[in-house]
Amino acid sequence: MTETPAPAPRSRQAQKQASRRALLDAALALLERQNLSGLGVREVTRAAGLSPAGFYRHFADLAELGVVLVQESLANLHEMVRAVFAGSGDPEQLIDRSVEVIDAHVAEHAAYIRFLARERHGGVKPVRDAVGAELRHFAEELAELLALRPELAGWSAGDRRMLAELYVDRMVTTALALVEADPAERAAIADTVRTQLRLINLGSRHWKAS
Amino acid sequence: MTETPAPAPRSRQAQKQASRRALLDAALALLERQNLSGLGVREVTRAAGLSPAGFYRHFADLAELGVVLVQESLANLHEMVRAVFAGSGDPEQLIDRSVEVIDAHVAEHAAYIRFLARERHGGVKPVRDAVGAELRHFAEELAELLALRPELAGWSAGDRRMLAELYVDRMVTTALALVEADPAERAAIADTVRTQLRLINLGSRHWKAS
DNA sequence: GCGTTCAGTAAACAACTGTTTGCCGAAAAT
DNA sequence: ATTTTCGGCAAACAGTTGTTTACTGAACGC
Repeated sequence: MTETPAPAPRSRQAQKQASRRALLDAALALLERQNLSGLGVREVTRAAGLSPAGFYRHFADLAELGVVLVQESLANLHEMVRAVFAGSGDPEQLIDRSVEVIDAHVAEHAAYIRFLARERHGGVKPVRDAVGAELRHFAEELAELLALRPELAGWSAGDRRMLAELYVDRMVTTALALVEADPAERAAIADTVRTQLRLINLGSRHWKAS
Repeated sequence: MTETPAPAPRSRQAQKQASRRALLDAALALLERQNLSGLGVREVTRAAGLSPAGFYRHFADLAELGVVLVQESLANLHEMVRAVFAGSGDPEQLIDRSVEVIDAHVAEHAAYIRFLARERHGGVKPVRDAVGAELRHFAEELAELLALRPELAGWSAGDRRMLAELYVDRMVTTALALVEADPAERAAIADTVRTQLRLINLGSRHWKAS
């Protein structure tokens, strides 16, 4: 008498996107314990509940799928950095907020972060290049935000870029360290990076002032 | 008439070590374009000129071979850092010498560096752990050397360790960037890292003095 | 209602994989 | 001189792999 739960009369594109998501999710899960260059098409389709041939309706390659995962991994980056810079301008608080955001993000999207760590220097060139391009882009964005800060007035674009790269790199390395550490170590890691960022900030305040 | 070049009446252990080296070298070469988790035993033995079964006379696993490669990759680290610290104590020159040494080392042992970059966060746990342990050890060594420097007198062990990690990390990241960059970019990368190290040094000079 | 589109399938392809087995032959040990 | 050791090999094992093929059937555009 109840309405049949229905075999879900999903529209075609909805169903297609569902399959695509299943492939991406299955791959991401498998990549927690494996490298992309060691992953197999059949392995992914098996985990996603598709037939092997079905894979090719969505991607030409596993590399292509990998590039999509890279974009998804870094999709929220812009919002995150802007949210950090939105609040109070005090460098101390800015540092604290940055580390908080990273810590939360790593906790919530561990699989994506691990994937990035694995493939940043991994064996699949298109994926490696995609990660590099996104991180370079991120450094640019940070450099622009740094240009707006009063305490860095008078810095050359090159020096701002240099500082931005230093910060980005510290953040990335920290995220990778956090994702591989067991929970007990995480607080100590966050503490260390806070101190390091403060030291860098201190250095930048005396830069060119010497 | 001439003495036959001889089928090389090598002693047994000499021959065994030659095969072992062939396996390691073949694997290292293959890993320039591939990840360890995507490498195959047969692939390695084929490139090394052995039969597949021959592999197991030397290693139980590809992971085992990987760990040996990690150790070889970082074997010269101690000599390198001590050589850098041996000369003049001026921080500026120390930075310049460090970057020079890294640059030369990367140029000469590109394959090993690439391997480390790939497997530092790669999918094979024993190898990943071996890299992590060696780098932690390296940070410890640097922290000890920093303790001897007059300008850091009065620093706590924790702070010295924090600074050492910051330096090590910057070095490692630079090495990985250099090995993937094309030759035209390398000078710019070296320049940037020199500036960043100077900024860190500046920060450490004002640390606790504020 | 009716032909078209197209995501998903099963089956087949040849080629590849890690690992074990028993054996060989030469170096080493006695 | 004879026995033992052992690095290397060929062969076989039971899988696995990526990719293409022709097909099905339901959602689509009209």
